[in-house]
Amino acid sequence: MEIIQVYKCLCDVQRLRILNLLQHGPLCVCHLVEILESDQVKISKQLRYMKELGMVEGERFAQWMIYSLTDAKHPLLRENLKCLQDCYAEDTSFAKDLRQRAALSERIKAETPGCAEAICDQGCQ
Amino acid sequence: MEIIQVYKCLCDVQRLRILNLLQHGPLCVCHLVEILESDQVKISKQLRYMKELGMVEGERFAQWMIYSLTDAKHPLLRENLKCLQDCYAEDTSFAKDLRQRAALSERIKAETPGCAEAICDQGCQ
DNA sequence: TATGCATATTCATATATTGGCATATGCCGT
DNA sequence: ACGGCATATGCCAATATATGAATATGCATA
Repeated sequence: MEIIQVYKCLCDVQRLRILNLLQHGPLCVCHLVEILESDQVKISKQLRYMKELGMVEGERFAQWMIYSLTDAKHPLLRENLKCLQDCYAEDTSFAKDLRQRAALSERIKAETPGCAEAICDQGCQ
Repeated sequence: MEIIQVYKCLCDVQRLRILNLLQHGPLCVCHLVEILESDQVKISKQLRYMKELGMVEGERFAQWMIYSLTDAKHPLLRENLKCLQDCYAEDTSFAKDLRQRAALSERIKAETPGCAEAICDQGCQ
């Protein structure tokens, strides 16, 4: 994963939000769609782009694709997410997204346990 | 200066090198052309792009345009340049550029004192 | 095998960014 | 006003990225 690819991934708000979410554990596309209040095709395309940049990878569990960071420990990525979290939280709606994520994962556990399990197989906290 | 603009500026090696150089003080276009081993039009266009993003600003001194960082203390920018310097110095040829910069500024003082003075008026160290 | 759900892909179009080449502008010294 | 130097701009083609609508794929379950 090269420097430039990292920055290319960082220079879009939606991608920033995805990175922030994935830093706290893997997610399936439908979670992302709901949290980002976007639509499936857009998110799918962002994920493809991010995958081409080498930033995320996806694994299929049943009908769900679970995405996670390729290298959550990449110094440049970590530093930036940390910095954004510390200094620009509102601009990026990082905190709001994480709150939504928590609420959502409760709901998912009840409504689609399969999806919840798949994510946990991939290392959810 | 917004987050996204900062990252847009960071996602090109040539722009990274320019930011690194400007962080150590203002420079004129001809310096940049020489250090980056590029040509005048390319550098001029990069500078315009960076100016539109709000990252640099230029001031004219006689026939020279002296460029400097708009906000050298911007946390996101500082953090990133620091991180790149610490962890990815070779990838970006930051150190080499700075060495070249030093050598160059000696030569400029001798050959085109006007340009050297202009830069110093703008706050060179 | 037919159906439904989650996700990906294709196509067409719009916009952004990059690069090369030629030319224009601004300022200086004569 | 003229020539030279430093810098910027305009134009055009190439490539990259983004967006919307329609459609295709993969998997599960009945």
